[in-house]
Amino acid sequence: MTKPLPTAPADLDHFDLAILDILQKDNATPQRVIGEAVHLSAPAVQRRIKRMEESGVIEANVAVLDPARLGQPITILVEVEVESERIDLIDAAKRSFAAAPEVQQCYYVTGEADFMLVIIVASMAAYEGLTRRLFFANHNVKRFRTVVVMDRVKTSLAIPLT
Amino acid sequence: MTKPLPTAPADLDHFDLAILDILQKDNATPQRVIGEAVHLSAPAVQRRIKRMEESGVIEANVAVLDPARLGQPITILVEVEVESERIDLIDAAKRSFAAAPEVQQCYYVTGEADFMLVIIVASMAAYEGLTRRLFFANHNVKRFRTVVVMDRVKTSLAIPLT
DNA sequence: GCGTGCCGCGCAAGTTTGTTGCATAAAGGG
DNA sequence: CCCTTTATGCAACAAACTTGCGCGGCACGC
Repeated sequence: MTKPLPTAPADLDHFDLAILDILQKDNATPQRVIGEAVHLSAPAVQRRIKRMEESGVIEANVAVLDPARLGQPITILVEVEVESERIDLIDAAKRSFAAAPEVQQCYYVTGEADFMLVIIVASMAAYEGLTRRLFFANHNVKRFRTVVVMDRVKTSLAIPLT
Repeated sequence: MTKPLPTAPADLDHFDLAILDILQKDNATPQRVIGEAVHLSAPAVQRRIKRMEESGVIEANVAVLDPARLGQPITILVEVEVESERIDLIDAAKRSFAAAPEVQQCYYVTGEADFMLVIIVASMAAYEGLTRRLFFANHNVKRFRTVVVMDRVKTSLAIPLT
């Protein structure tokens, strides 16, 4: 009984939480520095990080880039409503949205709309092309509402670790 | 004239783009491995990464965590409409939303609503408390619509680097 | 057309960081 | 009460990052 299911909440103590809070702000922080911050030796920190990576608590280690500097200055939010809620059609839509690199995020939601997308594009022309491929080509898309982002006030994947 | 404004698009060649594409998937990739992938030596890769970090093309290096494993299994999207569009009140709202750790993302948008928020909470009770602090306590918030996420189909900050 | 200066490269050495073996101490179960 | 398990720190080791240096390509100007 010592092995909980992979989806079950892992048993993390306050050391782990402190380490995670540092890593989700800056994962280039040396283990020695983390160790000093949480009052643990560097090897102890290293072993905890490795365990959390293997258990999936840490999903990935990534660099966050500035879209404007990379010629993709436009962020767009899209609410998508589907025709049929048949599960296979919903799953197909999920796969379709997830596979598009311009779709940064995709949420399947309750309420009037069925999906909420966050999209990054270089131009409105590029977005128009994307709507053809993603929405007009999918006969199960009944309606979609486009909202243009004026200011990316806050964009992170950080989780509140109280 | 060699120093463009910080917001101006940096001059990135295909080496830089290839490096960034690797880093935004896994920034723990050794520079030696990156070098082999892009046909460059490790020091060359290192100097390019450093330059892109200093210029701000790389905004941050972070670990992505699994919210469910951390006792925060609920993702909520909120559309917020404000009473007055006075710029000082809008800015105050931006600061207020950005300061809340439960608010993972905040976009200032066109259209009916004024803000779109992505929120991570442990429970609906916690969300109820957050609405009090964030929306009901702010007299400029006219209306907010809560949408509950059933499936986080795709959640990343990756930018399409074609 | 030919020098000259500027960049960015690769190589190699030096430095920091990450990793592993080992002995010890605290915690839980038989 | 002892034994197993688990996590720790220290020290040695391995790997990665970082820097100095000389070389070659490219653009500019003569």
